[in-house]
Amino acid sequence: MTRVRSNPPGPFLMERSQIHRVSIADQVASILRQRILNGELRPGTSLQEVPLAASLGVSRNTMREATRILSLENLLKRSIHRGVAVSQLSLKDVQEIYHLRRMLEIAGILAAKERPSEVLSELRTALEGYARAVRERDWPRAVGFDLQFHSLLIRFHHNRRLESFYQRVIGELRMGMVLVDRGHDHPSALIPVHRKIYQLLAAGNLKSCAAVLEQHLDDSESRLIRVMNGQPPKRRTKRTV
Amino acid sequence: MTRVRSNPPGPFLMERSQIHRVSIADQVASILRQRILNGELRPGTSLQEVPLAASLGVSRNTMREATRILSLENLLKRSIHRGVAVSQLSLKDVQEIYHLRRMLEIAGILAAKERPSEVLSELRTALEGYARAVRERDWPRAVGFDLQFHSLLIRFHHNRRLESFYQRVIGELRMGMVLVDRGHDHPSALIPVHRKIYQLLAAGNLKSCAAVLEQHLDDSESRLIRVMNGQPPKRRTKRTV
DNA sequence: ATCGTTGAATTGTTCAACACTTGACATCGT
DNA sequence: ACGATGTCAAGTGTTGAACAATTCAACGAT
Repeated sequence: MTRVRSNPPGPFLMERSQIHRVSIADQVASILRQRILNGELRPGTSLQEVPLAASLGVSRNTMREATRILSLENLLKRSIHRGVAVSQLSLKDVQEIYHLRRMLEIAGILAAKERPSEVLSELRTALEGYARAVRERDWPRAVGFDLQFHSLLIRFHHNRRLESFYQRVIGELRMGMVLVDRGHDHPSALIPVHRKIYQLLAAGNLKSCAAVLEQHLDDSESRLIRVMNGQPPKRRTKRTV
Repeated sequence: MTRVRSNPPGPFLMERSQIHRVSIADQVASILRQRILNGELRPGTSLQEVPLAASLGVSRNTMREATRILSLENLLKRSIHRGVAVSQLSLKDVQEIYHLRRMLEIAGILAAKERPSEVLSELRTALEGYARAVRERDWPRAVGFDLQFHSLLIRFHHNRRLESFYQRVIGELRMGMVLVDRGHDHPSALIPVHRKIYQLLAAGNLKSCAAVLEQHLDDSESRLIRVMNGQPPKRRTKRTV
């Protein structure tokens, strides 16, 4: 739907200029990233270059570039002469990541002296997306929206480097969260908490908002760690793998 | 500064093992990184794959992997079908980086409830290294020690991801700092400030230390920005490029 | 059972080729 | 002169095949 006006030297060069203009290696990296973040490729899975490259119809060299990209994002782990495998989050990793979440998200809230309507709108979108995904039992998508909501809080720092770093870190966490048992515990319990955070934020009640957020992060961390330790919070003791 | 994973065992592996245990692409990336951070490759310089690969005795594919690594570190900028060039820091970049420095270094100080002697020792090493480099008029090395001192403050967060992120960010800044006019202004003026920061830190006087550090960062930023704006702080008006 | 040895499989690296894009130069029409 | 268009060399993006180096497991000798 290119809306072309009667404008002379215009904006319609942009379209392809940024979309079709990514190298195949980047595209392959995006595809693999998506598969990891959606839980289709589980941590520990080892990837072999030749079959993987063939399955995507690219050359081995291109596939190597793609895996190089993802290994620099910590989504893949490369052991020399032993191949690449999907990274596995350790308990220490999770604690480290939650340390960062507390530090950066809370500081983000407290720095939100002004709250652009655009960000608030994206927060609402993530809120609704999460609710819908939970309703539809789409766990990977729900996790995506959950973490998307939190990632948006980093926007208030107005720092692109920090945003991109945080995006990568949240990606690591997402990789670990999508594969906890989908019925781990009430995913819908998050909805009112997130809504509360949004309301306090939108109202400019930053201190209270930060307090609620901190509690929420603590809960989230201990819940995840409990699951990773092998004991599902409350429900069944289903064994995967 | 390539961090090597577990390095407990061998002493005499250095020669081959340390070097050979890393892919050639990584080695090439390290070499180029070093050249950029030392100012041998100035921002804006465009790099051509074939001659560069030939000059280092590696294949074009390997060189591409190396430039891919560095472009993900923001040291090189890749424009599709136009080649790679050494990145150029804008004023906005500098402000963004100093925003991060204030946020992370100060928080690091304030988190230093315990101060392992190992870190203190490394801080002293950086301190002395800086003084020696200034004495020897080795500006790139001085910048390296200066920023090394500050990077060490991030250790107190005890967060590997944060450390590695900060290392990259500081790398970007270093790239920009090494090529300011070497006689920009009294590089030796930093010595007492750094020493003061070290002393307050070692004494556990964290609040005062953070205050001095904040002032130091403010000074450092405004000095760098003044230079980048074309007006050297005091001395000659030498024009580069 | 322990320790080398062998060998297949896989990754690391190189090389040469081709497709595609870019930027500069030449050409053309006006 | 001047701008639009065409041409072309240079450089990057990508491929496929080859070889070197390394791992890992099976095997066999002691």
